[in-house]
Amino acid sequence: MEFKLIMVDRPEISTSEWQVMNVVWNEQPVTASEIIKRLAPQNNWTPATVRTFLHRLVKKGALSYEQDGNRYQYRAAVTKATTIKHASRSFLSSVFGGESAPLLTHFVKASKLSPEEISELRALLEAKESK
Amino acid sequence: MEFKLIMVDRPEISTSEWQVMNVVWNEQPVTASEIIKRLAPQNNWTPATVRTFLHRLVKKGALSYEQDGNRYQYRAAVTKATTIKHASRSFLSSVFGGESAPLLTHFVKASKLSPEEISELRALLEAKESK
DNA sequence: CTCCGAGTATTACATTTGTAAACAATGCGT
DNA sequence: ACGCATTGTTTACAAATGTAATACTCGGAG
Repeated sequence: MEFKLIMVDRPEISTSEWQVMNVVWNEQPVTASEIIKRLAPQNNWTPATVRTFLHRLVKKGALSYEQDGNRYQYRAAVTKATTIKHASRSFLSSVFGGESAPLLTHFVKASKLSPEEISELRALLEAKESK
Repeated sequence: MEFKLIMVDRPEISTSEWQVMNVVWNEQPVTASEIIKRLAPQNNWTPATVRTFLHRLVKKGALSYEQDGNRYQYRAAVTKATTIKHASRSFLSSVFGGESAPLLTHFVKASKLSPEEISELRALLEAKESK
């Protein structure tokens, strides 16, 4: 018998699901109705729709939960950092052909940034340069 | 009779389709077989698969073509700039909750940049700051 | 003028996503 | 103890996406 260690890259998280994940990362542990309260109105989602997303996220291994009475307390099962890393990599690769500099240029040009944010970014770049 | 001017936002371009678009933007006007030559090998796509993408992109209004003998010469029907703008906006919004600064921070940290690229970005930020 | 091959168009089918209703389980108030 | 309101589970269905085979068409070689 032979075993292999393979890297199964988790299924992608869709844009709707990202909204759910963002709420969970901010407020975990959190119940379904809490999430519904946060997201349903601005998206015109029925509660059932949000619950579908929760279900799918659990199936994808992005969320976990623990029972608490008759309800669930949801928690993220993946960190925001690694999830962002994956999504960013794939966005960078498909939209900008993997070239970071054009991406950064684009977003610098397209974003309005506070003076503080600007100097923070400049500092970051400076650090990178001298390293 | 009443008419309305509405803004139909073009259907999203999928990640596979982005690859096709990138080739077209670089080499337009370009034939299907040229695109196939560029993309099929590294993606393990059959020619038929690439042609499906071409078809869908035409239907989505992202590509146009003109007949040339028995083949088509494809051209982009949307500019790279506006397409990137849309994709970037939606990525920013779903993954980073619309906050540009964290996005920029993330990509600055995650990217390796040449010294030239770094100083160019710093210059861009500087300009933004003083404006 | 006919046939072939390259090219395009149509059809296929599984999976994912958006969107939600229907169904089932269960804890709480009376 | 019981029924209902709340929460979770299952099922539904259309559109988009990944992936490709098949069918059709037409221009150029013979």
